[in-house]
Amino acid sequence: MNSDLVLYNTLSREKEVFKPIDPNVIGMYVCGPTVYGDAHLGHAKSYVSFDLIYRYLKHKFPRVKYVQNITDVGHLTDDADAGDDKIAKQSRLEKVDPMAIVEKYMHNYFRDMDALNVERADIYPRPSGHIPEQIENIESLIEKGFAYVMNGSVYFDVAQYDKNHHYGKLSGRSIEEMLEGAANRSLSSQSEKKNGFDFALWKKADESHLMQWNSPWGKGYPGWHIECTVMSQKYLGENFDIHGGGLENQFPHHECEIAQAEANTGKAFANYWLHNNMVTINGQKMGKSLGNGIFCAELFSGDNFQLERAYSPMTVRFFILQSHYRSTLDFSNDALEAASKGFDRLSKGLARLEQLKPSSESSINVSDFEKGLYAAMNDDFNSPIAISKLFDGLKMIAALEKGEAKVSADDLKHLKTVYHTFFFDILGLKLELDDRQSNDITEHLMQLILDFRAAAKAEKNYASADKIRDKLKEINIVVKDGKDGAEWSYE
RNA sequence: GGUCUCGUGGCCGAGUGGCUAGGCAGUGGUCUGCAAAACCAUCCACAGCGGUUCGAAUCCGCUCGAGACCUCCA
Repeated sequence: MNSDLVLYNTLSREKEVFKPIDPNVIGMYVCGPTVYGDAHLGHAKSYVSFDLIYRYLKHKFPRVKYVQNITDVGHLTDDADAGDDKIAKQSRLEKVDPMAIVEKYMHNYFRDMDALNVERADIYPRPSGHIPEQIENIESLIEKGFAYVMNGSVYFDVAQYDKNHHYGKLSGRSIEEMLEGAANRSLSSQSEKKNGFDFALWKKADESHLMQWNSPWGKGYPGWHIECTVMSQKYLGENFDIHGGGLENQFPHHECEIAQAEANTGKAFANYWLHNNMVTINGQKMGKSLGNGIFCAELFSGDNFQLERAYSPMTVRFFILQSHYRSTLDFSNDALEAASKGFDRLSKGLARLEQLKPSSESSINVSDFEKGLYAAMNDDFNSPIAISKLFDGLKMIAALEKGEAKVSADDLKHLKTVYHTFFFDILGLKLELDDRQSNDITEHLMQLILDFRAAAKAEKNYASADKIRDKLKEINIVVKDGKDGAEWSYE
């Protein structure tokens, strides 16, 4: 339990022992969504993954300060130097203010993440609320010679930075390689920049641009990397523990964040970089152009042509956690169906655990069981292994039920604590209560029906007994005969 | 074209030099009037070809295939 947490650091491309700057408060920043559309499966995987990481860090350390941005400005739709702000584009489509788009999709984002039982971060900073900080930061970069002004825009001078730093250290690139690679591709509309790989810190806005602010360089809006550098450092300090995000943001976004921060402060930015992998659907990349995207809300309702049925939020969460955060995850009906059944069995196992009776002694080793779970989580948050251990534990529970194994009162309490800690607290799963609330009347009616059926069975009138069961099944009520009489539940 | 990652049984998905991953499905049982649930047992594997090694799915090389990034993207 006290063994070290090891995590895979993209910076070193190796697993490293996690050494916090201050063990009393861990600082973590994760790139959040740009809120111009509903949350999809990719968001679900990403934020469930970082929720797992957040929960486990909270479990191991006294406090974790978790910051996640909600991007409400600045990311363009196509070319790096032309095109339109995604949010502005959506606002024209929906014919409402850009900030109305932000409000709407931000609320939807939280709605879907809440359903997935993703815990809220401490702070959700938005770039539109940090314009002065971003301007200040850009001014500082200009002063230090790492940025230049061109026609009302400001660009980061990558070549200048690369003289004393390594631009590309996160994504394993070098400027030379990028130039070579770029030579084989057509480069367009980069006349304003000194070099093709320079990136914008501030963009001049023409009058038609919906979101713009005053700056020392005229009206404009911030570049698409500066927000994360500025907001992470504002809330976590110039040097902090963990920066997370999606793999596809490794380059250029995270690389640029590092360059901006380290040029300005002269010290290391984030110590550990964590990247989660992508989602595929039936083995295919999920993408707008392929038309195979699935929104979280569609998953929960089943309202998408690729879905055979609806899958509950916890089924989705469990499914995501059954693979490692650094692996790609393939969504398919078969895979979701398997996850649904597995989650159901594990959930029922938890209920069975509650019914166990202690003995005077134990023949099982709860500590070893617990150690296996911690070992899995300490190894770069390996939730699939942890879940497999929980399934292994089901065998132990079964043996205890059958009296083939014994457990002392203390050990039983311990075992329950371990299950609860991992199932609820760390994996962030919860039991899904049926929303068709039962009340006293249904309970009494059902008991009445089951009593009649029991009487029929006692008279070996199986035709009647089966008819009752079949008819109930038609209205989605399942009757199961057990040793101590029949039980019923909604299907 | 460049940089990087990956290829595991019917499906999903861990592991990573020698020891059963796990889930779902299948098969055979136990239980049950039957069914369901639960439990027990069990089949099916490491893309291909070379190399290193006492021993490789695991390391190295090549081939084939998939994906990410190089342009906004979780």
